[in-house]
Amino acid sequence: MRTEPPRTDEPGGGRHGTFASKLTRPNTIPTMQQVARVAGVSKATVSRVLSNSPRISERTRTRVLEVARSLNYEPNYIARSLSKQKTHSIGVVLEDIMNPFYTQVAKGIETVLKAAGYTMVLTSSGYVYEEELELTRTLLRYKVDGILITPVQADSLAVNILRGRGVPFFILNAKSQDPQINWIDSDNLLGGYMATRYLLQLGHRRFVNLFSNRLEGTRDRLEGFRKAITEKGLSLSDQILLGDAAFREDGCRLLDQLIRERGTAGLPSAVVAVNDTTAIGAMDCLLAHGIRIPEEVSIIGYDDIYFASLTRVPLTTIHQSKFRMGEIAARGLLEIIQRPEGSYEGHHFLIQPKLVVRQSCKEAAS
Amino acid sequence: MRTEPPRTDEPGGGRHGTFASKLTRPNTIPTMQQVARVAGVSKATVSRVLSNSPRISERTRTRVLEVARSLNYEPNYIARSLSKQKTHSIGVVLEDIMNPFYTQVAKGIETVLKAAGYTMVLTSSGYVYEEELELTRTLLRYKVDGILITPVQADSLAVNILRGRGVPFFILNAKSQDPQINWIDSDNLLGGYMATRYLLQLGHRRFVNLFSNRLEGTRDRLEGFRKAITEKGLSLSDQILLGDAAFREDGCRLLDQLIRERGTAGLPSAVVAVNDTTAIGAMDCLLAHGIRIPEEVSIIGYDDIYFASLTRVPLTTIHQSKFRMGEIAARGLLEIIQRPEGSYEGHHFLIQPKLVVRQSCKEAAS
DNA sequence: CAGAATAGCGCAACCGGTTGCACACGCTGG
DNA sequence: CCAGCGTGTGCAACCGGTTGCGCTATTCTG
Repeated sequence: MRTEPPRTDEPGGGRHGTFASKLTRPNTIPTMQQVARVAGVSKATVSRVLSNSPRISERTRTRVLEVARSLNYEPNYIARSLSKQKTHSIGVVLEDIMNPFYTQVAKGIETVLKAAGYTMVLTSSGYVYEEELELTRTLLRYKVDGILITPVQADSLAVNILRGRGVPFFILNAKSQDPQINWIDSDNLLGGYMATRYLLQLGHRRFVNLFSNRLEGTRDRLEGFRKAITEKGLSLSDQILLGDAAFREDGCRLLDQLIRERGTAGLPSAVVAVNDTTAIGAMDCLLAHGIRIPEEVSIIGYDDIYFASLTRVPLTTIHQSKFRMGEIAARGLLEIIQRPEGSYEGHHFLIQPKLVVRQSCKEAAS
Repeated sequence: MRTEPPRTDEPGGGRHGTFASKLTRPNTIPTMQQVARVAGVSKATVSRVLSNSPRISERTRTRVLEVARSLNYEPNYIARSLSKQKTHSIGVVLEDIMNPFYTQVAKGIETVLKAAGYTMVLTSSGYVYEEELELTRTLLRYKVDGILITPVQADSLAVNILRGRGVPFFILNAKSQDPQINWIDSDNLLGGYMATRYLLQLGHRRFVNLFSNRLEGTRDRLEGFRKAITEKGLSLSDQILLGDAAFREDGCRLLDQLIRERGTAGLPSAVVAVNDTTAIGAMDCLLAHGIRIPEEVSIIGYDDIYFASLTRVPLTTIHQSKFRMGEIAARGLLEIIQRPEGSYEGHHFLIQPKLVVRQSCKEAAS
């Protein structure tokens, strides 16, 4: 079983000579036991010295530290975690690590966690429900102290598991009905409404909506779209809803298909996209078909990702504070973890979206 | 100390009644010991059943599995890791999680690791040397089974630590002198050369080179630039080298400053950028100053990130296979880990870059 | 039907830390 | 001179798994 020679825990040698010479395997990092042996104290004392506990004489403290340094001692976080029943790590389950929106969120999270001395374990589900479930399960098996998750569906199974386990967690980019659950979300209903209203004000009456029903929050954006449309007295059945869209490829594919069916002449004058990456894909497709943006077709995105201002035609979109979203959630989670047995009131944040006008939308040709 | 009631490891109750009713704390996930008690076997047997070891009768196997399921048993990976002396996790240290180049690499890594049942612990150093060091140290304390790293500097301290510890690791996006060390890199010298030669062929003679000496690999790109320039018989001192560039903001700032100093008229006719994000920043700046691309100034990037084709002026750039790079490195690392005491030959991969012509470069006005 | 081989399971040590408690020692005060 | 106290350290249990080895009961061999 154990490949290493059995470690005799005898008090061992005298007090003189090189520290390192007293180790069985010099080039490996030593255990506390070995440090203790060399320093002539017990394992417990070494532990106390290294965790700065009081009641240690200055003499032994300096001696132990000296030995630990000279032997290149490094704490074993696995052992520490098992013993202390906490790992000082936070699991993060994002939907898509390739989407700049999420990496911005991740950056916000990372900033907070790093400052607090926590390690972030970042995973991404690729918008796949089963994957999300699997990932949270794995993170729990690794005993992370808390989880930040952007669920593919609200009140998803993953969230249920988390609630059942009593593990501290915080939902990003989605809401929950349960008031005990912490979440931070952008006001997607409002955002979807704002985007559509803006285009309505520009005189557009018929739209393509690239939506997704797989993605949480996305439904609300579509709802906002519906609200704006009906409020204006327009018929929903005149609008073209295309799904399921999440990636750049989707935007491209769906619009391509539409054009193939209806020809370029039959296109509505405006496209509302579920997020910037699909908007960018759609834009790419339109331009490839020789359709001018925004002269012939207007297009609006959602998220305001890093690259939205740099696209072929700078993208008009709905801005979300991604970095702040990550920050707030991470801070909230840490607060829950560190508060001993605090009140079980959930934190709820609804971030206001903001319209960012660039160059992809224009008045409808009358 | 322990807040929980001491667990008496007595054989405990009979064999009848609900399984769950036999637990002290029903809503928490049970330990093996508790499963064992309920199933009427020893901890060891449960362990063996769950790890599919042979020499277990079908009767006990099914019984244990049944109990484990009904109690919602979940393995504790921390305990398992401590005992087995491996965590089944791989640490990844990237330079910048916001850069699409690295997220693509990460995606490649993730794909391989997920398939192999390993968990990825993703961290990013933000191109900061000390941070990189700190992160690898932390990962080692968490006892990851191996590390994938894109070092800010080749043969950096982080790499030295890894070598010293004997932890399996693989360097991405950089080379190493030491033949024992595994690395995969793009042929940056060639890439830099290709980019410059392309512009030379288009008739350009004076360049701005947005370089970085902080970033590894980047030096080689600059070297390739130098090689192409001198090979053509041009003077290096006529070229404008601007550093230190890594982010989009850098490209913007550096060019802005140059224009302020020299005016738009004094600009060279072509810009060679260390990577796409700085190229995009530079492009943004030029366009903001009313300079037309590529009519007045040509610009070439490096990496061919996801968004390079979608920029205001689609970016001509040098393509690297990012996803494959991650895949190959991850596979290589796993091979090293799983090979018992294999040969200590290092793996070395040099990926060929590829010129991708889009629309940001044009013949020099003569 | 005796003796050997084998299948099936438990005991207990071990991984590398943390921590409650006991104990030894030196010092003070009555 | 001895009770009483505080300080500094060690002992050993514990966290939750894994696994070498040994023991018993069963099956096989001759």
